[in-house]
Parts: sequence; structure tokens; C-alpha cells
Amino acid sequence: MPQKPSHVHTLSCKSQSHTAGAELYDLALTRLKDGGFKLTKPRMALLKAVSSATRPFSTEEIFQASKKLLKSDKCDLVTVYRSLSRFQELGLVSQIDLGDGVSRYEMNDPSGHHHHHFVCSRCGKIEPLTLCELETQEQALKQAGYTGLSHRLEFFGVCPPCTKKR
Amino acid sequence: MPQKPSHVHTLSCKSQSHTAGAELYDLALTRLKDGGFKLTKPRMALLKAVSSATRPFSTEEIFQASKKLLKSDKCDLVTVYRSLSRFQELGLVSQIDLGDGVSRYEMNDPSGHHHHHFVCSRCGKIEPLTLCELETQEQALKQAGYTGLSHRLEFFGVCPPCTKKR
DNA sequence: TTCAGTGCAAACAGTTTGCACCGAG
DNA sequence: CTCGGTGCAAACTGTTTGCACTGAA
Repeated sequence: MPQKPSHVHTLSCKSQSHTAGAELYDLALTRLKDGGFKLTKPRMALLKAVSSATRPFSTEEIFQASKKLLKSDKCDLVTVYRSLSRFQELGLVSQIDLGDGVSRYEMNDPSGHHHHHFVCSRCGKIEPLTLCELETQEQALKQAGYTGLSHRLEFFGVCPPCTKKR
Repeated sequence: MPQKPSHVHTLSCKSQSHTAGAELYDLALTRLKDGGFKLTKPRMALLKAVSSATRPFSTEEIFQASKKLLKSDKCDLVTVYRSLSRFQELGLVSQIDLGDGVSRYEMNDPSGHHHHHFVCSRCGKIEPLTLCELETQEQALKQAGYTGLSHRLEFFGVCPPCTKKR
């Protein structure tokens, strides 16, 4: 499943702030500490792994990445699960569900904007998308009396590069 | 998780054909037979269970429902998994993933229209939605060179009735 | 009669839980 | 020193696979 940062295409509606990984990492550490949580080695490695990723990382990927960061020290898979769900509760990360049975995580943008993804069914590449009309939909539901709205949207298909080759 | 047919709200873009359950069932049986597949008791019970449901049924729900239909005869959970994925391949049903780790299924509309769902996070009610702007999105991706497109969209929140009470 | 379809048991994958130890504050 | 956090093992849940038997065509 090869990946790279992915290009921004014409569907974006707002110029994203696109905060750098290091910044996100520092901010997350601060928020963790301010929340009264301990800054342990595993947690720091996990946050660093997720914040430096250029796409949503699966639990297993985060686990492997943190292993390298911790070198001799270790971090159990269980800790990944527990920490990441803790991070999610704190609003530091978002859980991405692509429907393949594995949980993925990515850092939240401090601006509060969330986005969705395009998944190439051939090469597995995951690209971020920004879809405005969808937000309009949500407004319509809100006006109809629905509250606490959120949504999940994923596009699947074959990306242009994969479409060209073969 | 109480449910009922759910009202059609203002977001619908096309008047749906809304084929009745019995019709869908008969059509499915025909398509199964035409496809060269055997019409066994378990399969008929499973199709009847799904086609008479007014919302996506989970594998377990389909299993329970088919049990009642078959009475003395039995149908293994494994058969539910195998049959439903077979039905999906044949285009008879769609698999609905609400991100809670269980597979749900619902009959496909013969018209070929697919829809998405609203899930109340309080009462669990699942309502069908029809979202047109989304199709426009997909067109945009298509023009950008993406192929074989499909998407998954789910709305979550608290439905009007649940919002009112408490 | 034949082989697709089935039931049963066992394997699997991802995730969660219980519990004693550990180390950040 | 304390208790939140961790590692390890074991349980759990939904799903899949292997294999011999069965019944629809």
C-alpha cells in the first residue's frame, strides 16, 4: 500500500491551514499535559507517529512506528488502543473508518475543520478531500430538527495514476 | 433499538420507486434462479427476512429472523454470512457499514438508485436519506480522472423526536 | 446422480478487559 | 509516595475457513 502526501485537487473549498506535523505534536503534548494527563514515553511516541504521518495510520502502523521511535523501550499494542482512544476523547485525533475492519487515526486540525477521504481501490492510496456541499446537507438536517450532527463520508475508486496504468 | 419505516424528509431529490418487500423478494428469487443458483430453504428465508425489513438488518438480526421463518428447519450463522455476500455479488442486496463493527444488509432498489442513512445516536433509529449534491461531487471526481467511483456516507446525530424528549 | 450449498467446529483478526507492576508528577 | 498508565495474558466479537454430509435440480 504505497502512499505519498497526495495532491490537493479542485474539490477543496477552503485553503486549509495544513498545520505541520511538529506543530501538531507540540500542541497535542501541551493539551495532554493541560488535561492533567501524564506525558509517558509511549504516549509521546504515539503522538509523534500519528502527527508525522501524511495519511491516516492504522493501529498496527502506529504500533510499528512507535516501536522504532522508542527503540529499546517498548510499547504494547494494547497501549496503542488505549492511548489513541484517550487522544480521541481529548479531541487530539480523529478515528477514520474506511470500512475494512481496521481503525485508522489522524491528527485533528486545530482549526476545527474536518475532512473526508478518497481511497483508491487499486493502490490503497488515501487522499484527503474537502467537500463543501456536504456541510450544506448537514445544515438542512439541522433545520429539520436534527441535532448533534456528524457524518462519515468516504469515496472509493481508482485514482488517476492507477487508472492510466493498466 | 426501536425502529419504524421513517418519514421521507425534504432532502429527497427524486421520488423513489420504493418497491414493496414482497415484490423485491419475488424479483430476488427470480434473479437467483436465473443466475443458476439453487433456491434452498435457508436462502429463501434469508431473502424474505431482508426484503421484509424496514431498515438495514444486521447479520445477527437476519439470522434470528430466518430462524423464525424456518421454524423447525435450521439455518446456521455461517450460512447467513455466505448467502448474504453471495446476494451482494449478485447485486440483490447492499452491505451497509455504520462503523459499529457489524455488517448490515438491505435489499437493492431495482431502479439502481442507492441511498445513505441517518443514524440517531440516541435511539439507534436508521433512516434512509437521498442526497443529490453528493452525486455531483462524484461527477467532479470523475472529471478529474478518477474511475470506478463509489462512496460511503452516513449521518449521525439525534433525530427530532429524540431531541425533543430530554 | 451430482455438485452447489449447508452445518459444525475450529481458526482468525481486531479489539477489549483483568490484574499486578511501574514510573511520572 | 500515589495512582494513572503500562505490559502481559486471556477473553471477546464478528467473520472466515476446512471438511464431510445433504438435498435441489
